[in-house]
Amino acid sequence: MAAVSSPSRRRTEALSRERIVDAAVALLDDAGEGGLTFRALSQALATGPGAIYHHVANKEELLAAATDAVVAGTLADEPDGTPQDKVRALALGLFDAIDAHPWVAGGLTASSWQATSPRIFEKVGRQVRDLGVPHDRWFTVTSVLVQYILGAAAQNAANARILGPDVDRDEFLGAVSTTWEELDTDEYAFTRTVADQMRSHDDREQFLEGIDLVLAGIGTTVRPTGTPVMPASPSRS
Amino acid sequence: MAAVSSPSRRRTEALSRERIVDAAVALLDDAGEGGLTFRALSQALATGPGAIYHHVANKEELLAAATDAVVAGTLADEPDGTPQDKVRALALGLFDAIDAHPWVAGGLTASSWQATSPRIFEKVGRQVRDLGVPHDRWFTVTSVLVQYILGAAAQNAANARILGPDVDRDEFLGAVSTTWEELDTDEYAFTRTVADQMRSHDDREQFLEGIDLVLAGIGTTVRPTGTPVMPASPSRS
DNA sequence: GAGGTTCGTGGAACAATGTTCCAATCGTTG
DNA sequence: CAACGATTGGAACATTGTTCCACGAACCTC
Repeated sequence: MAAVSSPSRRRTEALSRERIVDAAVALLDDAGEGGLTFRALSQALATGPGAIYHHVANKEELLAAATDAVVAGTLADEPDGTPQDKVRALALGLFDAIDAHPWVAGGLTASSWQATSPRIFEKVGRQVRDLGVPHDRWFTVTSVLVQYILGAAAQNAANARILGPDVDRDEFLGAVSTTWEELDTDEYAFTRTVADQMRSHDDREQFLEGIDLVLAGIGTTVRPTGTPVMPASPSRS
Repeated sequence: MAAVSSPSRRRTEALSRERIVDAAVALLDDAGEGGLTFRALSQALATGPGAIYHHVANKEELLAAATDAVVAGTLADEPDGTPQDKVRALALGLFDAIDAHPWVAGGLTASSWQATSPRIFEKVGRQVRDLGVPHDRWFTVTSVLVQYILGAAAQNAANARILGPDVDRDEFLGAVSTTWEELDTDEYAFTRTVADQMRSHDDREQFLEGIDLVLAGIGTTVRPTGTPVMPASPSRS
């Protein structure tokens, strides 16, 4: 069905799923997550809302497709180096992509478990395999890495969304830091002592340190020779 | 303002912010994230939508308040044991709460960075401090732990939402596993080999293994004596 | 090439949502 | 007891996702 014939066009410029998804990404990028409406999309494509529904089932599927487009683009280039380096490059690529397109975080949570997540899982999993992790722990370790990557990126995106493109980052961090310093002395004893660290922290750097922390944890389950051992964490019931 | 006098009631049962939030939680619990509408809430409270707006600014604030109510309840009881044990108990409590109320994941991402997140941050941070992590790394390490906990819980909740209350979990996992086994041999070589592990995995168990992995990573930055060292991860540029 | 058929189109219409507005009403205060 | 302010709750509004359907262009058959 819908066999694409020669370079013939229908009336305007041939409405296609790809063109719709591209327009959706553009709309999401400069109007935020709430900026994607079927009416705005219709106008951008010079058509009516009804036409779009012939190519996309509903808004959820559209958001998933837009999310997948961005993630697939990020995952396209192959990093090189040690497995650890590849994990860092992979993770940072996703982090930066979600930072640039904050709506991707919501799109990943919403659905897209169908196509997008397996893509990420595969890329990360191969590095876990090459790390020398024992086979029976591949699924768990890969899942943990993916969960941290997407979780940290999503929370960073949530902060970025509060910030908006117009608010000054340093100013915002300073305000939050000040708020923390004024919290209750007893109830928030710990938070108060790290208020200054929060003021001067760098999000990407912190994210990478988290990746290194997880990699270090994985390292404790693998002997230098590659012989696997159980995690070195303290007693568990 | 709004001084609560003696046990007098207005016309019905005295509409209060607390009563509204409680009703919102109940509504979210048995109708899902989309079940919270001001009309359904009005009906549940036997009032009109306008009345609610006198106690709550908008839907976003309402969702944040509902989220905070659930999280605060979870964080109420103090665990005991080693710092590691406390982190596990804390994390598992949050994981279970988000699993029971999947809409909390969305609520945490949306806003509530105001009150809820600092609460979690403080609780986790105290354990990081007791773990012997050097002071200048408290903020980063705590952030990473919180990011993993909330990220993993959120993704688990997303899966649970697809599942719904009526779909059989084993059946669903089996279906996904079969889908993975039928993926492209080259493009998804890794994912195919762990399809059977995904079929038989336990979400809570996997989450705890993730916590242990991060804790093990943290352990590499702290000597047994408590003397801090840098992470044991391989070279970084 | 002409006719019929199919499919994409796009605008109107529908139900439901968050939010605002305001008159009626209650509890409290002078 | 009267006046006032806070609370109430229902109607109204703008906007959303989605459905429906008449129109018309492209394709296939003869």
